[in-house]
Amino acid sequence: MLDIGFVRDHPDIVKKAIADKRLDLDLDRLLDADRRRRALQQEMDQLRSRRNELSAAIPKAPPEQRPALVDEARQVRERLAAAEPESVRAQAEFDGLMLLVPSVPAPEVPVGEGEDDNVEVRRWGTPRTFDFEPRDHVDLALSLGLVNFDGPRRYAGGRSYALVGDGALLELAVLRYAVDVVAARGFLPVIPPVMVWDKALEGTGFFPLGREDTFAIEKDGLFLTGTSEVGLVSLHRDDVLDEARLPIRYVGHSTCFRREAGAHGRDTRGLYRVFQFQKVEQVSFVPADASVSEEEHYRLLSNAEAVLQGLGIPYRIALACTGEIGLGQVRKHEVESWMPSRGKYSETHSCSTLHDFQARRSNIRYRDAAGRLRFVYTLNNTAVASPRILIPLLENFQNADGTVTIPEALRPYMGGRSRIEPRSGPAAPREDPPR
RNA sequence: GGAGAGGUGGCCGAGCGGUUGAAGGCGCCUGACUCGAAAUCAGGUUUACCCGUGAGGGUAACGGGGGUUCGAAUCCCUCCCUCUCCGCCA
Repeated sequence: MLDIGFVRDHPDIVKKAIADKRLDLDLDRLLDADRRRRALQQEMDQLRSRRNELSAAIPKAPPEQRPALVDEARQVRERLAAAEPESVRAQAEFDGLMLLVPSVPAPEVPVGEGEDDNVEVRRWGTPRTFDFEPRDHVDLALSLGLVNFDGPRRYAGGRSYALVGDGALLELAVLRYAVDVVAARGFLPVIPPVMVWDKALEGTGFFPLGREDTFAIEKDGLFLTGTSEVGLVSLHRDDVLDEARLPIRYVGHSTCFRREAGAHGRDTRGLYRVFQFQKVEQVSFVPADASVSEEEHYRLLSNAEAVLQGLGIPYRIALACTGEIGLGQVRKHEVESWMPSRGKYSETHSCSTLHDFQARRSNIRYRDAAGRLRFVYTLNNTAVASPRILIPLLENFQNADGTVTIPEALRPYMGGRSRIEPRSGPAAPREDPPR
């Protein structure tokens, strides 16, 4: 959310942001609702003022004068009641439209339509050339008994899956590894709620636009979060933080639920796009300063890079263009890991600067040195998300004999083992046939 | 899930239909006293929105929402949360 004062003073800047971000919002409608709501507020404030005067006068007035005063007060109440519906309507329209006003992209963000307009910033590592025919992650995972699709799809529908054996262990390993890397850099581990009220999703900017993408538990008025960012940011909802405590840095872990409403039929094969996954996420709260925030952005980005470099996965970083960044984002970098089966780098991380967009919606403030209350700036970035990360992990480290080498960084979390081999231990109750 | 108690300002805690943004205490800030400090005394100490260049003014807020009333922190309804006991349970 933006400051309405800023929107009033700079409608041109906001309109450009709306156009650049390819959003559908009529700013003049908002400004009109703002004018109407203020006019009505003034009118009602005056009526209330009169009502308060009368209520104070009534007990003091001599009994014979009271009926006249009570009568006027009754009239004031009626006028108030008559003005209220329109005031409520104007306020609701204003509030609803305010939730759709985007953050203004940082100056360096390229203006563009889609993925192709993102600007590559740098690459790390070299995609491996295979001297054998490499298999894709689905193939590898099935032949090594790391995943089971057939069972879950019979009781949980398409896009569901079960990680099995070393597949399950590998996911736990990579998640814990990422937590350890980021925690060692000063981030406090947090496992937040994943079932939240709509105000948490609205407060973090996912609602109202992302409603269709969210699983709901209607009976209880709860929603399943698509990222622990929601729970981590909301941790400080309505807080007034000590400036001395900033920056606050969390590394969260949660299962994430996404309906992928806009992506039906896309990437349906394998573990790339699934409804349920686990993610380790970084979230920072910093003072309201664009350059401090920018610095923090690159800190979060470098943490993600440290995770990938530790794993030895080649990646590239792209600065997302205006058409690809979300409503609240001021700046976004995508980290894309090399996936041999796709023959390209694909998104595994997303690093976002939001300035006070979330803090305004979630009412998260701090008192600055001058004693002024200010909204904090928030940022977030993935540390690692699985099973998507298993794709580059399995595909890049596969061997000609069908085994997979475990990156050294993960070995401590895998009982010291260096390879994943076909399962010789207990059989799964139901096996997908190796392809 | 059942029974009961409760949610008031940074904190504790009064108020239970009118002059209460809210007694009292604690904390914090400023001033006086002091060589300085403590103690003591005096004053101050919420936030949001609206009008105003400003000084200033208005409105709202006692968990959330709704209702009764000329007037609600106080009465009624509803939801949420906390605590105690019982039940269930990883």
